Amino acid sequence: MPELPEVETVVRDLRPVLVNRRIVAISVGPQLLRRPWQPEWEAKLLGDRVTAIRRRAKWIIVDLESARRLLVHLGMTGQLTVTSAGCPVLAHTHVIFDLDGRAEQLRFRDVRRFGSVELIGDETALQAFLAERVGPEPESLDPQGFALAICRSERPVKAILLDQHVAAGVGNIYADEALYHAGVHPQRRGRTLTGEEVERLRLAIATVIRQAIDNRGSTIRDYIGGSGLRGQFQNQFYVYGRTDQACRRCGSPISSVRVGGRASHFCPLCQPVHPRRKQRQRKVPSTTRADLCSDLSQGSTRF
DNA sequence: CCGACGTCCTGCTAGC
DNA sequence: TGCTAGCAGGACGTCG
Repeated sequence: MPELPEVETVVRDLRPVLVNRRIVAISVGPQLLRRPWQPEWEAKLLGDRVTAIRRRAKWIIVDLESARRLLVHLGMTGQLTVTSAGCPVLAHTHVIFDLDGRAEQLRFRDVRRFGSVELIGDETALQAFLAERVGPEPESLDPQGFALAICRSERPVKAILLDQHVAAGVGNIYADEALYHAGVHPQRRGRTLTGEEVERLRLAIATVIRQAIDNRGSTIRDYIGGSGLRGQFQNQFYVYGRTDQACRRCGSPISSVRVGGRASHFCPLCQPVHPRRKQRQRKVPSTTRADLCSDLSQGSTRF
């Protein structure tokens, strides 16, 4: 399941083999993707040349010479690869772009079809599209803004982390891992976190994401990079998918619960529901609470 | 406005 | 052995 690190890996893999290539033919399968392919896109794309490829949150942006942008989301099981045209086309391959020069194709494959491939008119339209869907990147979270998003919310902190407006690109795996390293239980309500915990969480998110990128992301089932390679970060999970296995720090068995409809993995000892000194949670106006949260102290994460 | 929950989709697996 | 129910979850719509 591609989250930010996996998408970043795909983009890095594709950059050397996709930039400067021209689209010379397109074929689209009959099955509908989340955002259905519009027939008029084909004529617009033919002959266009890729000038750059980049990432924003979990979205892949392919910049074209025409100023149009090809926008790709991998959903759960999406794969975007540059493949030799001679390679057999695997089942669930929905879009194939023939590239000029060497006989290669950019292929979009997605078993569960939660992903999408679409054409956006220009950079302005792209930015408008993204602005209403994603907030700041995890590596550049503003401490104040992040603290406010957490401390003003009544939701479980795990659900807040999955909100793309709060920390764009974080998904179920890295939310669980970050909460573990910050020592925060996934079911804690946002407004019950101390300023120190919020800051630990912010740092943990950035660190987990960075380490996952360094390891080419995590391959659980379907994920592969742009060159077909698997990720390696799954070997370094502390909690995700480790239910009943021993916590790497304290040895107690990892638990799992459902939070906001998603499986959440945590260590009951390292991430207590009620942290050591269970401080009184008085109902206070949100502005006052926000002031408390903005009083941040530097906390250490557990790496 | 906010939060909770249902929906989409397919393949794999646990359990009877 | 064969069948089925349940699970995986990112984004988005709907409902209270």
